[in-house]
Amino acid sequence: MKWDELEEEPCSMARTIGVIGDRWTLLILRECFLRTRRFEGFQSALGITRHLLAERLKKLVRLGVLRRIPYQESPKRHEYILTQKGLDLYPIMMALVHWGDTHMVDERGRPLLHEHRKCGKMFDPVMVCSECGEPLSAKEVHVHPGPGARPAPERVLLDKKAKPKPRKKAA
Amino acid sequence: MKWDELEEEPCSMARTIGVIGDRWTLLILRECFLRTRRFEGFQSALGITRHLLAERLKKLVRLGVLRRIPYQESPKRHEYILTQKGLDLYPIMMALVHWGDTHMVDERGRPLLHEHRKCGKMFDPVMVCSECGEPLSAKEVHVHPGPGARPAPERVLLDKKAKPKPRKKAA
DNA sequence: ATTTGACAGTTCAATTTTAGAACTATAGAA
DNA sequence: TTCTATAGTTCTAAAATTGAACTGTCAAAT
Repeated sequence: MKWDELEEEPCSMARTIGVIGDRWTLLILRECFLRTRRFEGFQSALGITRHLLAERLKKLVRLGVLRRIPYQESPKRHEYILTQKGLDLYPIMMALVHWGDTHMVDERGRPLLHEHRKCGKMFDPVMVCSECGEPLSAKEVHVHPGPGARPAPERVLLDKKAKPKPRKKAA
Repeated sequence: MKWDELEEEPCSMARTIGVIGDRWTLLILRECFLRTRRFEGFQSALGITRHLLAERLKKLVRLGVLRRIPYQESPKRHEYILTQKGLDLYPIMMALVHWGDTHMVDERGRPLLHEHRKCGKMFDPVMVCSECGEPLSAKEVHVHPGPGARPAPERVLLDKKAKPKPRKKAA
């Protein structure tokens, strides 16, 4: 399977993973949400190799998640800021953090707390139904093929349709 | 940076990424949520190599995200099912799908629709504040160091503390 | 005038991961 | 007895990542 085919799969999750599903991209985006904007900032915060960082930033710009804007002339310098498309990744970030807070903390407790400016309290993110407002859990959700579905209703990802494997036995 | 150090970083997101942040794991988990339970099922649905699949499943079991339970004796066979820890990944999955639905759909529209059994409607997932119930956005959230914070308040990930680089110029 | 440092990359060899394919093992069915 | 299904394991080639140095621009310091 080629990794870049993923973005064309008839599955929104596969497509999203095609954008952010590698070892470094999510970490880079985490930095973005923590207000890091510049190459050196990402590099020293993450310890990522400069080579990969340059590549990932380029990809995120190409995909419209980050915008590269000049912040000084002379030695032309740019910084990377989240587009709206990028900002919309926030629920993913919060969901990742929350799972880590719930299942991966050590005896010291949470590394970070989140305060909701509107209500002034420390909070946890909760995922609810847009229609009734109730919290969601996997078992209460039923999946239907949508207009963009392709293969069988259930098999909505990378159908490899197991070719009639020849099963060659040593003569 | 070693990839397996990630799980010990004082950052819940880094730790979560250490578990699910590689190219295949999220896809495998997606299959789990779509009720795939067996080795061959994962393999043919995803097209992942058997080698990697075995490795990833082993890792997910070791980390407590999946449980490996026998479903037949004779040729002993096992299947993989989500633990509660695994089921708790659901908000992450939904957030990924929703972002894809919002930003990566083609002209055909969404591949999948989600129905909330409780209210019977097709829905989108919305992330809200656990305290006031309002939808969350990045700019309304303020981050504070928690009890498990380690380095400077801001720098809560992979501090590489940029060693005083020698900058050797060719003689 | 020259050197040094900050910044944003690029280049390249060495290492690590992943892909692709075949092979092993067990037991029921043909 | 051979074939098939299932769940892996093993091996080599190809691709991605690491680590380290190198390039280029300009400002400030010496």
